[in-house]
Amino acid sequence: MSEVVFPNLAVSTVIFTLRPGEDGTSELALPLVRRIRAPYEGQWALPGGPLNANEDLAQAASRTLLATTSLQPRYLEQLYAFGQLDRSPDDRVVSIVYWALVASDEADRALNNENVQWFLADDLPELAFDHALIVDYALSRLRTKLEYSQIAHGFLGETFTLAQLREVYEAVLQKPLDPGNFRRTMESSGAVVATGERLSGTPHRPPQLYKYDTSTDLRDRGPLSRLVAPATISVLSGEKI
Amino acid sequence: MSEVVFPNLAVSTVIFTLRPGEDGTSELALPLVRRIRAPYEGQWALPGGPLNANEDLAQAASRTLLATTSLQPRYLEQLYAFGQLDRSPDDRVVSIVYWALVASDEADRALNNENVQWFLADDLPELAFDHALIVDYALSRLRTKLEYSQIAHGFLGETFTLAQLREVYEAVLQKPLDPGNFRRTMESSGAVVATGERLSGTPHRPPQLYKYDTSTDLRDRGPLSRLVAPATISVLSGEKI
DNA sequence: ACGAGAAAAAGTCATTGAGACTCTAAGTAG
DNA sequence: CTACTTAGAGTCTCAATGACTTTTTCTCGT
Repeated sequence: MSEVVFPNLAVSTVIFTLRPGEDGTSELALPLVRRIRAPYEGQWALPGGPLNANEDLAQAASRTLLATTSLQPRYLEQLYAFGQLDRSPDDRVVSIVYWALVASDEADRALNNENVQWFLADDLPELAFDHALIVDYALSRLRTKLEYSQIAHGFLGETFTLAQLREVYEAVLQKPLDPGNFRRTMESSGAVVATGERLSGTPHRPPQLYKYDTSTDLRDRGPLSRLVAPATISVLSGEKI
Repeated sequence: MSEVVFPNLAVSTVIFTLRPGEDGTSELALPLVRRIRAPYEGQWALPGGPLNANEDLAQAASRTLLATTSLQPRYLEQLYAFGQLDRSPDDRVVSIVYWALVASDEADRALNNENVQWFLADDLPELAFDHALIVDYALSRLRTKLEYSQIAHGFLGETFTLAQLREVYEAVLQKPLDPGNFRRTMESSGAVVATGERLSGTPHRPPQLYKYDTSTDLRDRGPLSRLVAPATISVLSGEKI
């Protein structure tokens, strides 16, 4: 079954991670790949590729992501299907776009070669096709979803301090958060659990290490998951699915 | 360009409207079409069809909707792209699914013939393919979105009373809402505007007629709209995009 | 014509959660 | 041992919500 089952159908992914910024804090960043063929040859674009017959949509997103950037996301969720007539100058292409989170310490594993590079979210180059539009939309989804769900640890490792978690929120939402209020909200939401251990090697009081409550699983299982349990957790403000 | 550009790609729509229920109040209902060919011949399914080369995704949803049910939705939004390998017993099919709202007084225009019929949301027949899953997901999206946006008037006509609007919310959310609190929330949100006129022919005090604030436009323009203005309005609880 | 009924519309009160802020404790570096 | 830094707990205010009560305004039946 190697024939083309889905011509003109592509699967792309918007990847987010955190990179050390100029002022010491973390900043939201995206890996992009340089196009090696027309149209838009040489310009930066989202990683992606065609859908194979033997894989579902999320698998296609993961596969093309790994193939082009050697990244393995900690979170993957479908964003939107783009099908405007004029998206591509030549063919008519429908793109089913996913967005993904990559742990910041995993980010370095991506070969930063000539054709794969990181860009800060507020300093992106000119993108091929309608990818700038797609990135903007993914960004708004990320910001919105960060406030009412617990995807933030998709940027972090297994364990983390509340300061690290807060840094994720601050980088994504681009505004400072009160440490005290942040602690109160996170702890009362039950999303995070203290491990009992502490981070060592700090020049001050060692902070508590936290991990996410394993009963509420990360990973987007698509529409199916929502049927079981909404798993709604109020974080930072309000509550919404 | 009449050749098949998108084989194995379908666009379907979950339609919602309100129908008079048994207890006098309105109930959420969905029109379904009976399949006339294998697989699942004779079973009820969502209206839909293939994507043509000269139309974008939303147009395809509208077109297939009109063709099969003669309904014209007041609201249309993309739901999700379904691409599981085993969705269809024979072919591999990817479905880009939309969901739509139809005004209740327009609902009767749909020919309730042998092959198009309305079903109450909590009394659906067995559906073809994975359409039951899709409907469940659309339902949860509708309920969620109703609380933080102003899509409710997609069920109503140009003008309406607050009681009618509340009935929409009660039917969708399936819980009674306090009339006083509902009024306060709706009016302070700025989503609705009093027309100055009153509904006539009521056996009691004639209620004020409202319309939606035209400055906040209905209609889902996809990701593009969100870039301009979030148009977030707090309705019923919290605020979120 | 008048009173009953019903719903619109306005008002009251308690609770909750977010945001801004202060204060104490615990560790490290010099 | 002292100064400094951050973790972490506590306090106060305000706005929004939910539950409830009261008043107003209309129609219909007697």
